Formats: sequence, C-alpha cells, structure tokens
Amino acid sequence: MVTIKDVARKAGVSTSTVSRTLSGRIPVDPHTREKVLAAVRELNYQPNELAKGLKEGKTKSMGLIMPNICNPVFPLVSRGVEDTARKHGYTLIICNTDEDPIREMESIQKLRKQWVDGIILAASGRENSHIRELKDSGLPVVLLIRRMEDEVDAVLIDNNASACQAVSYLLETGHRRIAIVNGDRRLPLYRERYRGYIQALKKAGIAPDPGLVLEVTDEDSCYNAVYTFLRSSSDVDAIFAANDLRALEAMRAAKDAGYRIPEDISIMGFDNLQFSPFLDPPLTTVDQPLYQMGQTAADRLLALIEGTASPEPEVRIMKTQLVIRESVKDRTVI
Amino acid sequence: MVTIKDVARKAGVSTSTVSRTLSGRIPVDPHTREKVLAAVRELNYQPNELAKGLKEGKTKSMGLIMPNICNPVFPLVSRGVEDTARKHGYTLIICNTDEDPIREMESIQKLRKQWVDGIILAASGRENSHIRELKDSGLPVVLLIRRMEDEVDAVLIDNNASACQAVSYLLETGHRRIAIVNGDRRLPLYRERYRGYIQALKKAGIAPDPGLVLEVTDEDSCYNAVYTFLRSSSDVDAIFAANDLRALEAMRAAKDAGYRIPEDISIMGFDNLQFSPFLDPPLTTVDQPLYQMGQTAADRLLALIEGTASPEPEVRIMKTQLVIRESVKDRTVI
DNA sequence: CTGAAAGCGCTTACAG
DNA sequence: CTGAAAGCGCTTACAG
Repeated sequence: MVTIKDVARKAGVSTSTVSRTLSGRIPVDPHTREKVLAAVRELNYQPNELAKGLKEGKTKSMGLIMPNICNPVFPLVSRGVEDTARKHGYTLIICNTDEDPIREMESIQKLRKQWVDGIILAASGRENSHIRELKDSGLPVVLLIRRMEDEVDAVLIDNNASACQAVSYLLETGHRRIAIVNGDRRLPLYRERYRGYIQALKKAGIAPDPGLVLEVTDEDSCYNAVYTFLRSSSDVDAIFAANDLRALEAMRAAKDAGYRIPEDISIMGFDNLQFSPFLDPPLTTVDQPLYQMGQTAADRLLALIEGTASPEPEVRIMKTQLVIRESVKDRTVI
Repeated sequence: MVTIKDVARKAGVSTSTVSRTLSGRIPVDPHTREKVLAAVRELNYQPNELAKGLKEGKTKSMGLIMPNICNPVFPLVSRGVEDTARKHGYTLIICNTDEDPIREMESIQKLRKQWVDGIILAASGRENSHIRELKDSGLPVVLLIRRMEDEVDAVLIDNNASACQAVSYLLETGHRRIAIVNGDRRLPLYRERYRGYIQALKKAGIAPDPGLVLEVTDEDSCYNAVYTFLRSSSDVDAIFAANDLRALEAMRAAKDAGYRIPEDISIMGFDNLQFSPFLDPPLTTVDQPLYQMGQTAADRLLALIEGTASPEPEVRIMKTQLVIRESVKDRTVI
C-alpha cells in the first residue's frame, strides 16, 4: 500500500504539504502543488479513509437498517439511498433485521462501532427504546417507512389516508362486502392501513364485519388463508390486500377458488411493484414513491451529517397515488 | 465517546491490559480481568473498529458490487451474503453499477479506500481488466454470477446447460417453433443462455430460425417487443424467456395478442422468483439457488480473508433445477 | 507557504 | 502477568 509518506518522499516535501494539497482547502504554492500531484499520479496514491476517519471522526459511510431486502419494497428504497449516498461520496452498509428488535439493536451497535456517519432506520417497529437511545447519542438518524412522533426525522407515507382512499375507491365502484388481507398487526404500518380500511367503511355508512378481516403474517401462507376464506364465504365482492405481494397471492387463490377477476371479485393492492402492471388482470393498486423515499431520506441524512440543515426534526409525508388498472370492476355501471 | 483510556483509568490498569483482556488471546490475571470487564460494562465501552482496523489492516467489512439491487435476483443473493457476513461479525457494503464498467471501477476504488477486507463482484461483465487488477492487488475477491477462466474464485450456475435443459423440455413436450426472448447479448450470462437454446435445438435436429430470436435489453420494453412479434408471426408454439421478469411480460403480451397460455403458446422462464408460482398460469421455469449462491460466495470470501482455505482459485458451479408448473403444455399427449 | 510535532484510538513487540 | 513506547496513516494547530 502506498502511503502519504511515500508521496511526500517522492515529491520532496513533508506529509503535511501533501495532505494540504489534497485537501484543497488550504493554500499551497502552485509549484509544490504540481510536484505533489505528479507524485500522487505516479504512485497511484489512494488516501486511507480509515486513517482519515480516525482523525476526523467520520468515515463517509452510512447505514441502512431494514427488515428484509427481499421484501420487494426495499430494493427500490435502498437503491434510492445508495444512489444519493454515492453521489456525495458516501458508501452504504445494509443490515437485515427481520423485524427483530434484538437484531435492530445489534445492527445499530455494529454500525456505531464502525463509525458510520449516520443511520437510516426502516424499522416497522414494535420497539422504540433503542431508537430514542440512538437519537440521544447524537448520531444523525432518519426513520424511513415509520415515524416516532415528531421527535426524530422521518420520511414515510400516510398509510391511513392512502388505505382509506383505496377502499373508498372500492366503495365508489359499488363494492359492499370488502375483505381485507392485512399483515402483522403488531406493526404500525399494517395497523394504519387497517385503520384506513375501517375509516372508509364507516364514512360510507357500512358497519365493519370482523368476518371479513384476514391477518396474514409473513410466515403464513397468504394463498392458503385466502383460498380457505373464499371457499367458505360466498358474498365477498372485493379484497383489499395490504400489499401487492399479498394481492398477487390473493388473486391466485381467488382464481383457484373459482372466482373470475374482476367479474366475480375485485382485487386492490398496495405498493405498485414492478410486476403489478403485468399481472392478469393488471393490478389496481396504490403507488408508493419508494425510490424517492430512499433519496429523500438519504438527502436529509446527508444534510444532518454535514450540518447544512437545521437539526429541527422534520417529518416528510410523501404522496401516494391510486393507480387504476383492471383488477377492480366498476359495479355501478349496468 | 468512551475510549480505551477511560476504561483503563476506571479499572486502574494500562490500556495495554484492557486491550489484552478484550482480545482474549493473551493471558491476563483473572482478578485484573474482572476489574477491566466491570469497567467495560459500567462505561458501556465500544471499541472503535476504525482504530483497530488502522492498526490491524482490516475492518471486518466486505463489499458486494452488483448491477442493480432492483434486478430481482439480487435481493436474495445479497441477503445470503449479508446473513453469513453478519454471522461472522462482518458488515456488508453494497454498490450498484448498472453494468457500467466505469462505475464498477469506481466502486472497487471506493471500497479499497475504505479498506474492506474483501469484495464479492457480481459483474455480468463486458470488461475484465479491472477484475484482473483487483485480483492482482491481493485483496480477496470472489466473482458471483460470472467467472473469469479459472484465475479467480467464482460461484455461479451453468447457464448454458440449464438453458439447454429448459429448451429440451420444451422440445420433449412437443414444441417445434420455440422463440427466445433474450437479454443483452453483450453480457456473458445471456450469451450462454442463448447458446444453450441453440444447442438444444441442434441436438433435436432443428435448424435455429433467426426470426425467432428477440433480444431485449433492460431499457427496452419487453412487453412491446413480444407483442409486436406475436402479432406478426403466427406459428410460434413456445417462448423461452431468459429470465422470469421477461417471462412475466411475455405472458402479458401473449395474452393481449390473443393467445391462451399454455393452450396456444407455452412460456418457459428462468430464475424462479418469489412471484412465479402465483402467475396465471403458474410459471414453469429454472430454479436458481440464489440465496445459497450468496452464502457460498460469502463463505468463500471469508475463508480467503481469514486464511482458513487454500488460496487456490475455486470455481463453484451451483445446481439448477427445472420447476414444472403450468405454463408449458405437453403437446405430445392427444 | 511549509515543516515538525502531536494526536485520533487502538494493538503489539519489548522490557521487566 | 503488566506497563511504557512505538506505530498504523492521516490531519491540523503551532511555529516559523
């Protein structure tokens, strides 16, 4: 490995001068400057970021802690984060936690030991204590997908309102017996989508029927749950799935249970994933600006790290959009 | 931040002793040991990995360079890598390159400056020079998804044979006019799958028809290409898509062009993604052990880093498997 | 504008 | 078994 000493020797100057030349912030005689740059080129010198980090207390790296990169919302999110991190010369460390608070804590600790300059925490979160601790430690942090009151920076969508809008659309198109295929209700995300569902029904004067609520955690088979459900209840006219992956499985289950989509039953998703336009029928769903959410979170984190923004916590609510395709039938037209 | 000095002061010993106690490899008097551990606990001391890294020349981190985490094969791969990295106390840095050799080089440089202990390079690769350079630099590296002769460690599948097997299955089930929807032919991956397709045809005594070959790069609309193709050629009885995402779009396009699947046309995919069993009809495809490939690559890299394996390059060919579902019809039964 | 020196937080020969 | 010292590769006051 070639170090700053080698460059200094070759250029016939001190290491201080090499360092100053490279930093650019401190005036250096143009002539010595040239000599240094020549030596750098000739030796193909790469400054050791570790040493720099140790001295300056920063590493030009950030962490992204999330439940699982295989959950199809996270590739796009992480891509948004990495693209903006890279643009600013930062590197991205990822950690999967499977929603396990213990693993979240371990990841935070690990990242702190590695001295990342900041952390983006996409915890769907049943636990708060370690977030508060992290926040209090002074390490810049922004939450993604979830918030914690207004105490810490966050970027997310309004799950409640978006779900309400989706279900209202179902209502407007003449559906009355709307089932929900929800996720794990211990996660705020799904609790809010569920609340939006209830809210929409009530606004329309429909009493929620507990018999229409399916809770399917990640380990369960969504396909089986929906299949069994549909075989035993004959008057459902729509399914609101709390995400596109579940919508996909629900579609398959409905078909296998003998339903035509959307003639016999409508399906509404949530996420608008890459595959959703190509399903049969193309899925009507709620678009979530995943890439931009990653970008926004990273931008905010960078601002916090570099002190270019007020440290006053800021909660950014991103806009969602109903994407109407063909899996929901308008039952009001004759 | 609490440092080793704070611990030493509190425990009434030297920093050397603290360091030794924590390393565990060097004998320390049980009594002092206790004092040190107590101080560590009390102060919640976290050793600075940066400083350790600077001294020892390693950082307990590895890099994964890949085209794009949004390409659905990579979430699983990266999950396999991260899980095994974490198990060994390593952290994972990811870089997306969009197949751009320049970005690949930049990523390598960036990772080297950050002193990662090793790199997993999932480059589909039109360029080799920087790989050889990386290899020659002595930094442990393992290729994923692609190989470079037998010069550098690699884990991948036999794309040629797997594609050949898939197309042979199409042939055995009575298909004769088999189109291929391939990817960018500048990438070895797709060149090999194409070669497998040709090979299967020839083995069956069928002359390949250039009119049945569609090349669709990532920027193109696969849907449009297939739709246009099918509207103008009427005697195709099967499509072999070079990956599941293209199979999905091809399915949609075929349906929109008036074909029933598999009655009028069969569709064969490649990858076996999460959504594939739920398509309509469920997709017949080639399963690729993505998670295990990530694991295997990480295990090998770790062995290289920690010197627990012979540095002799090793190329691991992982097994694929034909997964028969319902998108291919057996046309030999009457 | 430039160099010698100190120091970031660790680890590890070197003495004892 | 333990401590003082040197050093990993940088940066930055401090003098000049």
